[in-house]
Amino acid sequence: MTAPSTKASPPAAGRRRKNDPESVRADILAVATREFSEKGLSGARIDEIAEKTRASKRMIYYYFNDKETLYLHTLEAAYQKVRLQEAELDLDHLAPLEALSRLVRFTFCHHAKNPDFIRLVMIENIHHGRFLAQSELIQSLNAGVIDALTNVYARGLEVGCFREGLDPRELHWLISALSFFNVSNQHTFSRIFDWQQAAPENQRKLEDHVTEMVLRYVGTDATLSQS
Amino acid sequence: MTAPSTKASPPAAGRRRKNDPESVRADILAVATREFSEKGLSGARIDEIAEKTRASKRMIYYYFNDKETLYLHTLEAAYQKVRLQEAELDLDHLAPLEALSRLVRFTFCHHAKNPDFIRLVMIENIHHGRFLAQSELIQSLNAGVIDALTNVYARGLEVGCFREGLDPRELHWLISALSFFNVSNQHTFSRIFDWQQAAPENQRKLEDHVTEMVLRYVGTDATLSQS
DNA sequence: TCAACAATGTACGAAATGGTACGTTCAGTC
DNA sequence: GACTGAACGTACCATTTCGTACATTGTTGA
Repeated sequence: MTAPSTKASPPAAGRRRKNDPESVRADILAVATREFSEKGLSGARIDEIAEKTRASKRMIYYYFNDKETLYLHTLEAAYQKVRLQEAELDLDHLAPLEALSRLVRFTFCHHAKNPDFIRLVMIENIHHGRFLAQSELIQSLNAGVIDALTNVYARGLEVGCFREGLDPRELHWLISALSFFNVSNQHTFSRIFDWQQAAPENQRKLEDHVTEMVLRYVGTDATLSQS
Repeated sequence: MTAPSTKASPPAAGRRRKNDPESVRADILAVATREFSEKGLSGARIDEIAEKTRASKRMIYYYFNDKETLYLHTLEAAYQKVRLQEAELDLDHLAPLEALSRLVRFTFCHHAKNPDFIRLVMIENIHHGRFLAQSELIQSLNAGVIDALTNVYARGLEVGCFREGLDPRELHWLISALSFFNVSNQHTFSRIFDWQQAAPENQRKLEDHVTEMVLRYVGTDATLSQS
């Protein structure tokens, strides 16, 4: 996230310069991410973002044209970051059951560690996905997950440890639902049922349960002995 | 929701009157529910609520003191409505498996039919459950669900169709997660994966899958033949 | 070196927005 | 029928908030 603050032409490491557009832009985006994810599109204030930035309000309108465009860039950056991390885990060298288990645990933990991203997605849903619809970038980013799952599922079918008739997209839906809800509804759920859901021990339990749930769902009757 | 517009002392059905405080209040609350659930606490505008009401802005501040209080009442009313509907289904006369299945399907359908409620809960989570924390009313409303589940689970254990070692609260968590996500993330999920999730046939499929998932999770190895 | 353009600071404007002051009408009571 | 408090309408105020005009400084290429 912290840009190297170099420009294309003369990178020259030690040189001092005052204008540093890329780092200013990155800084604005970082602050905007925090503010939007915390308070939503209508709740976040441009002036407040400006204050928390090294730059001034003028710069926000210079690099991003208006509030909504800034929000859109924030959303795109968040999705990009996620996909980058997701690309790192390669499941092909693992046995199907392990691969699936690992994918579930990864998703669960990843969401738990990135509440900002979750909140941005919540907020985007409140806006009926109107901004996401404008972004070709995000649309193009997300094919990978389904591909990976399709792959693992097909291999599991061959080996015979998964049951037939499941749709990888629906599988992804299930994994997402459980991992997402864990973050998105933590506050209301904790308060209503007086349960410290965020506590590490409970998070570990939930991770186990979620993993088991998915494995039980895809597993054939014989498969019930993994974690 | 539509109050009978009568007052305590002389209900006298056909009588004409101009002042009708209870109905005005209810009207404001109904409009506020739509506006807040659509645009969030910061996104909703008091002036717009006032316009869409039979009453005037003055009345909003007369009955509810300020914007946040109005929002809180909106939230409370929404939870109350849910709990009322939930109280109607009695599971005690059903066999454990059927009872659980019915509870899952009920929750799934209920959430799907009440997106306003879901959105309010999303919004409340964006605000870290800060308003819910203020409301003793909501806190007190929600014991029932867990009780019902505890009951069903205990009966299932006796009969031997459920496995041991599960926590009713976590069970509720799972059911909620799947049913909630189905509504809350419909927009982003549909757009990203180009999948008409809201289409009736897909909703029916998801309902089946969610039900099966929960049953598979609680079921002992022998139990795999219900829908 | 100097023109030309990119990057940035300061101050301000117009509309939106939450909230209120003040006056009026309705409905029950003595 | 006058009185009182609840219910309601209109107009208004102060502040916030998005966005911009205008001036200034840095940077690069000829």
